[in-house]
Amino acid sequence: MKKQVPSTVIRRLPRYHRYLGDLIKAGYVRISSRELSEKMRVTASQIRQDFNCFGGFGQQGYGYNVNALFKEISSILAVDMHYKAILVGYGNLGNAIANNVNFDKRGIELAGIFDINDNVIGTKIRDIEVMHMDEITNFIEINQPKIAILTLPKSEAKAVFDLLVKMGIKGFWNFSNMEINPPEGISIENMHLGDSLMTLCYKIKNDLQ
Amino acid sequence: MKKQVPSTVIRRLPRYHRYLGDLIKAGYVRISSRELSEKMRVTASQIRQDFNCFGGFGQQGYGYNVNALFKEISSILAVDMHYKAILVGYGNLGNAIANNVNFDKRGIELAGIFDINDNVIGTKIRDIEVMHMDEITNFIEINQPKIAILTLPKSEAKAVFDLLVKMGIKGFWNFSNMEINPPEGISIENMHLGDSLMTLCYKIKNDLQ
DNA sequence: TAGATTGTTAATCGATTAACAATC
DNA sequence: TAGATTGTTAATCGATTAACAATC
Repeated sequence: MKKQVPSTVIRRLPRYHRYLGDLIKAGYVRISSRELSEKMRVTASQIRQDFNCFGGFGQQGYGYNVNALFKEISSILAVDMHYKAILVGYGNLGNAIANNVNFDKRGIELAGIFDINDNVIGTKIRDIEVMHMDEITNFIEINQPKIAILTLPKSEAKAVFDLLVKMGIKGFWNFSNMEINPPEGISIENMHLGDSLMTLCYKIKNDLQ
Repeated sequence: MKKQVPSTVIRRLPRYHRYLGDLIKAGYVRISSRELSEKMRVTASQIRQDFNCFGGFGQQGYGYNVNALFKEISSILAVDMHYKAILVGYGNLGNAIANNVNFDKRGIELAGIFDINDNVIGTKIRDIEVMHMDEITNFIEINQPKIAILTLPKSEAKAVFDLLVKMGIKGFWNFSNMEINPPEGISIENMHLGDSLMTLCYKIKNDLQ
């Protein structure tokens, strides 16, 4: 059993993934840790340490093959797991997420959208019909999504969360302001937009970064 | 000149702010680091260390006065600076941000919204009229906003960013996928939604948190 | 072979936790 | 005064950087 990878490393992987994707588009075949470090403004040492958490992806005297490295990182980030996701709460935030996020690129299929508002039920977004919450348990049983995107008000979020955990959803991308203490076996990523905005204000005030 | 506060501490402040706001609503007058630590699931030691970066807010034998502490943290987070913000790019992401984020609570005034699409120009959102990008320099000169929220496509983001820096904007809340290497004196908070989603997928795959 | 660059160990740095004296 | 809890120092833990031997 190999040692657990620090979460600091994990949080950097998506950024590597983006940069490597861009390098492929730009026609790069190989890249050294030094060259990548200059582009990304991190140390070459950190890059090598990070990649070595997962085993050696490079070759002495050569560097890293961009394509191979991109595939390795994609695989670590579960792109090839092809998880299905559902989105719950089709307000303007849900709408923005459904429209803006490139799910494909991350190997994710947005499989269903749910709301309780009759005005939006039946509308189509990227070929996905918005369904009524009444249909959600049936939908989950049939389609077995792993991910739920929570873009509903805090007041309704907890009840929906509990239901979805019971139905077997494993990961939650939480845009509601609900604070969750994740149960065993459940993964959560909280997007507290306001927290980020406040951090920005602190930086401005203190003339940082 | 006091020692710079670690950014790990800063990133925790908005969460303290949220919890303290809730405690006030719940009628709490005082709270000890131990009690707060149980609610927030962090160590009491960390809480005391964090607060002491800014000077002693508590009292031995008593704990912390919730109201006073909330005000101190608000002030550290520049809530009383009353920064003005503009939002650039009124697509569905811009729309969602303008509608969902509680700017007031953070002492921020969303003062103007800009786009280039004639279909949305002139519409009103929370009493703010969407203006054409042609008016942005004039608007900035008159209103002197400090913050710009970038919710426009990557392809257009760089040019707008450069213009706004020139016009005196100090902080950018960046939802575009543009990578920015911040110039001297400019603060940036990047919201790479996709990065968070990929991190979630990693956690699910590895059964974490 | 010579040059380049990784993989990996060791050194440094920073952040978290523990402990306890100070003090309300 | 006794009890509680902070502020703060010291110990531990973890993450980053530096250095260099291994090797392509």
